[in-house]
Amino acid sequence: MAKDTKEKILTAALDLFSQKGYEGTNMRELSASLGLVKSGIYKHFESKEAVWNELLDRMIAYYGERFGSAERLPPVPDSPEDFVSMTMRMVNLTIRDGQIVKTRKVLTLEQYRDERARELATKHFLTGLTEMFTRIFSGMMEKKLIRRDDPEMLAFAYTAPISALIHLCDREPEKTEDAIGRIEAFSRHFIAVYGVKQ
Amino acid sequence: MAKDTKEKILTAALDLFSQKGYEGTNMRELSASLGLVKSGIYKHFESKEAVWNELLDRMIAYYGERFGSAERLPPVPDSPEDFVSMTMRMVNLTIRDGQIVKTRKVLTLEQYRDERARELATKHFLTGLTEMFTRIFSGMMEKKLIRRDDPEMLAFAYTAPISALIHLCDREPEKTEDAIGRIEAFSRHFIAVYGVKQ
DNA sequence: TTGACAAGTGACCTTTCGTTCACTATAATT
DNA sequence: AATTATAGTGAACGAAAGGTCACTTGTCAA
Repeated sequence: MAKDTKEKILTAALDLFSQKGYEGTNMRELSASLGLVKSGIYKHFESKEAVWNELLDRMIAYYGERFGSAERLPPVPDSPEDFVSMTMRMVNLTIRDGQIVKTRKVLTLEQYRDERARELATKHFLTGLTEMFTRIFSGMMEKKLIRRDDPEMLAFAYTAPISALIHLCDREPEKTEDAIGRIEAFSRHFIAVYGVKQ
Repeated sequence: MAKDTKEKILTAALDLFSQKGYEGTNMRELSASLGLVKSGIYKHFESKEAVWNELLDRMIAYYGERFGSAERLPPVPDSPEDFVSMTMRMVNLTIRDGQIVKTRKVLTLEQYRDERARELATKHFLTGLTEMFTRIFSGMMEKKLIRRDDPEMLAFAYTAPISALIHLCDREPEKTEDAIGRIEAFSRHFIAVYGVKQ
């Protein structure tokens, strides 16, 4: 029961912090959301800040495991249609996966207050996606699916608009379906512009 | 002195809220930053929330005046070089103007808590820029500076990456010079890709 | 000069915050 | 069976929060 409760606290903390921010969340609701009494948390964590720090540790570790390693790269697509559908699979995952959504939100809220959150935010929102697609575009250039160009520039030009619409979904979930449609339209536009006419 | 103090409170509130968020700011530091004692604020505002609401009113009104009207549109550029330099003027303004930076930051921090902040955030971060550049690209298509295409798609593809780098500057100001260089490089890339070869 | 009113002060109020502590219940170890 | 460590309880704490109020100060119209 011990380890279990600690995990539950972290899960509940991610949930609350991502909605109301670190400062806006108090230990009473955090414990209450687990059916615990507030002092119970202090059997597992030294302080509120310790909860936050361990949560951040987990987020950083999770990001490293999931997106940080080159082996985790999706395969280079073989066709424009393949490229679009790979994009949409990734987008759907990142928009529908509650934990990832909450992670983005909490990083958004705490990025100016906590330096580690700031760093992870930049990875999540900008550099991580760009690096990933730099490799993908390099591969696609070798396969002559897209014209030769600076793959990093293309990756940035491709991922930033998608990232903007993902943020829109985080902020206004009722616009999710519309945003997904716009991402697909953008993806097709992009491959039409940069794709090599066979 | 009366109106003056009220304005000063709002200025200080924007400053603090944009750094530490609404919940993270307290009335004591807000008043102290003005050389006032905390109860003094209550001569000008009913409550902390009233300060927040009036600040948001101002931000919404300011946005409407400054970016909301069609007359405020920058002129359609006459050349690729003109297009890049117009972009850079706008970018420099929005990155260096303290009030605009603070506005973006506070909207970032409060977007999940306050519905009006959420709406204004979407305008600031996404739709406002897109609408503006949709008109600019329409004009540039008529002038045959860029190829005929969906101007809204182009506007989105152009502004979202720039917006992403502006956010990066808000989050990590030490990267500002680098980000500005990348924006200019992206702008040149974009006009090279979509521009009509004369 | 005086009266009136807005602006600013400082003590104080209530509530809520994070945290502590003596305690009980439980389950594993000796 | 006795012991011991662990998880959870509930009352209490001091600090800090937002807010109130009687009061003083300063300005300006009458």
